[in-house]
Amino acid sequence: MDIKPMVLIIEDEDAICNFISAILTSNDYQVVKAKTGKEGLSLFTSRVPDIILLDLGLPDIDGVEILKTIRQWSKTPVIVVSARGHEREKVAALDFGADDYIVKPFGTSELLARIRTAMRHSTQSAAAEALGDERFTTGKLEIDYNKRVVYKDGEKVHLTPIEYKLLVLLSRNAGKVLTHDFIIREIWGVYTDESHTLRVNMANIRRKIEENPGAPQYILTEMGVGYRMVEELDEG
Amino acid sequence: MDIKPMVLIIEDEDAICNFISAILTSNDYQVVKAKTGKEGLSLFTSRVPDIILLDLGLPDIDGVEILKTIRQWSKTPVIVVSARGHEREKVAALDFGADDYIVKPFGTSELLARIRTAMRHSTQSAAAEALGDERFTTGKLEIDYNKRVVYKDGEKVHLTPIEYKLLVLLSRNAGKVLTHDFIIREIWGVYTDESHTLRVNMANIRRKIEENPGAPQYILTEMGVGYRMVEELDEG
DNA sequence: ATATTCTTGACAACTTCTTGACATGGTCCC
DNA sequence: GGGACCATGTCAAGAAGTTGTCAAGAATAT
Repeated sequence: MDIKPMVLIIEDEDAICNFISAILTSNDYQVVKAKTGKEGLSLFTSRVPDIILLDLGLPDIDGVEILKTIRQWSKTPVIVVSARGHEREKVAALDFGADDYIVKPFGTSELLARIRTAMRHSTQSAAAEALGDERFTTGKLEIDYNKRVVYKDGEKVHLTPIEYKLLVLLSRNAGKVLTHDFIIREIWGVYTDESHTLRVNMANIRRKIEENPGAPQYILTEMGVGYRMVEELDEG
Repeated sequence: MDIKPMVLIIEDEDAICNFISAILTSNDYQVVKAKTGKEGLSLFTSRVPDIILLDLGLPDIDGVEILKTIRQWSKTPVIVVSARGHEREKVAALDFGADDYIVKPFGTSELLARIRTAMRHSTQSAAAEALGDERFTTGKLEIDYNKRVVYKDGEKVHLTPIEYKLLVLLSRNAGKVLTHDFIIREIWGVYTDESHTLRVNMANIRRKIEENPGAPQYILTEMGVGYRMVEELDEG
């Protein structure tokens, strides 16, 4: 059996700190506590923990700054602990290289699961990303991502750039509902209200690829939510 | 893996405390007793129980306050013990995140059943969340959170946006009682009196997912309190 | 300049949400 | 047990909100 992994907790509130510490020690982790950002950084360099739990609401240094400092020279996994509602800070932390986040309140098993996951990620070097399939088919519709060509019933279909981008987005996520906002962010980048444009584009795509655009079989509308491309055609 | 689960009892009356304690120890639970709210909170952080039984009629701190404090950082299941007639307090506690309630006087099997349910609920949902499990199943009902699709008996069920949101809320908290107010706040945001609308929506969901909407098996009504989704179909 | 593509506007078609009236069912008290 | 009372469930209709379509104007590329 391995040596106990060491966890550094950077957290100013005693109650939470003790709570986490109690959970971890009874689950075979070694715990080091820091009550301020300064102390945390110094303990980080002196003790070299395997993983860090970092509260974002520290009194002395902004949590994101601590993270940046750590990331300057180390890849040690950092799990950010944030209060509900502080979404912005949380996202910023992830942007700067936090590995995961956990929102207060959390449960024992949730905390342990996240720590396990983060540790696993760090030991396993980044696995190669699976290469995407180069082709997509449903019913009489076929997309060749390589050639950037779409066939309907064997015949080439002409799509404009946005139309193609949309179709690829949908097909790469076939079976899944994509929300309007998500689609718009993916296609147009920053979010501006392009919902109407999106609707028109959808209509145009459907006119080109659907047998009967009024009753689409490939791209379905999920009212109030978004669109979904079907994976397989089966129903009558 | 079965270490005895630890139960923290926060209860000032000796008789009840001993009664509960006796039941639990003879059923393979570890018991920690606190006679005041203060003591309860400190034992909570130091011992990290798996579940808490919280009496609402404590001498020093209001029970709901204790619950709030706990809920600031932890999701440890809390079962509220209330005296008959103190409906308001009970509902308030559930609003603030208590998992279940039990009304004095109660029987041995009732107590044990509630504890089992709460424990199952906490380990299941927490781990599922942390691991990004995107699925929920009970009986013939299945929810695929990723695809945003609900199946009944293998067949796709169409739900409107509000209906889906409601079902997700209930299923993510399966086993737990959700009060009307809590549900309304979660779904409609600020609280306005949507209780009637909520009832209509519930009826519509039940019509779609229940075998027999008149005698629901998935979404149960807790009279005067709220709704609860069952986790597993087994007991008679 | 011309052809293509993208965006915008007006309106029609449709789905979902809310509301009110009434039915049902459980609880408490006499 | 009967009846009043309250909480919950059901149904239907109108209001509100979403999506689809067509067509014309703006932007872009060639």
